[in-house]
Amino acid sequence: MLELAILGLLKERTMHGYQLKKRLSETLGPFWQVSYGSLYPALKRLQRDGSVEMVFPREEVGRRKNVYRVTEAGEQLFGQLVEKAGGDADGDNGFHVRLAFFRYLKPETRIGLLERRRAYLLGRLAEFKQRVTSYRERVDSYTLSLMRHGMDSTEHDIRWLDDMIQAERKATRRKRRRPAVSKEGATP
Amino acid sequence: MLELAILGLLKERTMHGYQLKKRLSETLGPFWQVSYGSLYPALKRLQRDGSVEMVFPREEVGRRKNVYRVTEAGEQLFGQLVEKAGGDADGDNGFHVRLAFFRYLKPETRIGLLERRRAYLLGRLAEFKQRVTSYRERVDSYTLSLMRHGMDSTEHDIRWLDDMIQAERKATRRKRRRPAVSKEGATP
DNA sequence: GTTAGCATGTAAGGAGTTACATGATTTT
DNA sequence: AAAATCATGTAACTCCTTACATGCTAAC
Repeated sequence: MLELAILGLLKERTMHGYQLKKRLSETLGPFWQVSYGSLYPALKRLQRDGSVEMVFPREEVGRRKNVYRVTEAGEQLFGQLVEKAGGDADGDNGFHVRLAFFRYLKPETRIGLLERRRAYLLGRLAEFKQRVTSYRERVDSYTLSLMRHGMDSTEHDIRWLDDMIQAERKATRRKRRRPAVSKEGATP
Repeated sequence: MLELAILGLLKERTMHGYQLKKRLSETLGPFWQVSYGSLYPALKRLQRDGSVEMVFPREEVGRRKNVYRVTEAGEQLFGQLVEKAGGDADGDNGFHVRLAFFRYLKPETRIGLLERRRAYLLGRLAEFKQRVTSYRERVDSYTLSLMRHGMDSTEHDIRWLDDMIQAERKATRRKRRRPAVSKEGATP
């Protein structure tokens, strides 16, 4: 998760650890906050595995900033991490993080992730519904309220996903209708 | 978190590990699933610390079920755990778990937790709003959509909390108006 | 008699956090 | 000169998961 986020952010531009944290807060702030205690080790790990490398120009003379860039291997790792799971697994947040880097993905990948997430939420919704109907009597009003609210929220999330899927499909079709712009007019 | 859940469930009735997991799935299923790999060690820990104890009657003769009950110390620990944090910390779920045991709490404690949660969500909402307004230009449409949706969801959550707070207040007032039922009629 | 579910546990590991330690640079 | 904030790192710990190991018991 963290590694995915780091790679995604470094695709935009080279950065050092401190900057990465700030950028991460800007982008996913309310959903996710990471500490330096996990960020710096993660960067080292990625560097050791050849997914990122330090930008050597050493910037200002007396530098002590470790500026990193994504390598070719890192790009590949990013691709793998973004596809792996996404529906759920990495607890709800995994999807948010992936969404924040959607612009780097192919439309098919995007739609795939959106639909995997949708399928997961449908399952969750069914669970909520089942509980609300079958435990209605045996459960106190607080738990019932929790279930109902969970149901509402999940339905809300699904509608949101539906909108995004539709928008994505529309965009894909638009592109397909005019594959190579210019060169022979469309209306003869 | 897990320990809070275990203690809360055992307050209802004595149970063994396997039953606890089933009951936990029934109650908080869509929000939270625990594995035996964390449940059994947690039970042992609670037992070692004197918060739960085994019910010795040994039930059926060839039993291999370890049935637990909450001790006095366990009740106290439950009280401490339920009050600690709750607004956030234990990531969103902490609140759900606490809510599932609301019936064991005093009305003031309930309202306190609801308001702490509300305050936390208001902060989160402000963060979302700030991002939506100030990064509108610098951020791609996916991230923007994520922020907007986060905003909507948080607002939805706050409305839900408001309803619960109101209901709780109403219930408290109802009780206060007739403190000791019977003994001297209300309308002379 | 064998599949499914009941029941308990351990060891290794993942993904982070908190607290600590250190020092440079910028702002007030 | 002090305070803020930039910048990097480590060690210990939390809290959970996965995978493995084991054996009983009920139903088909």
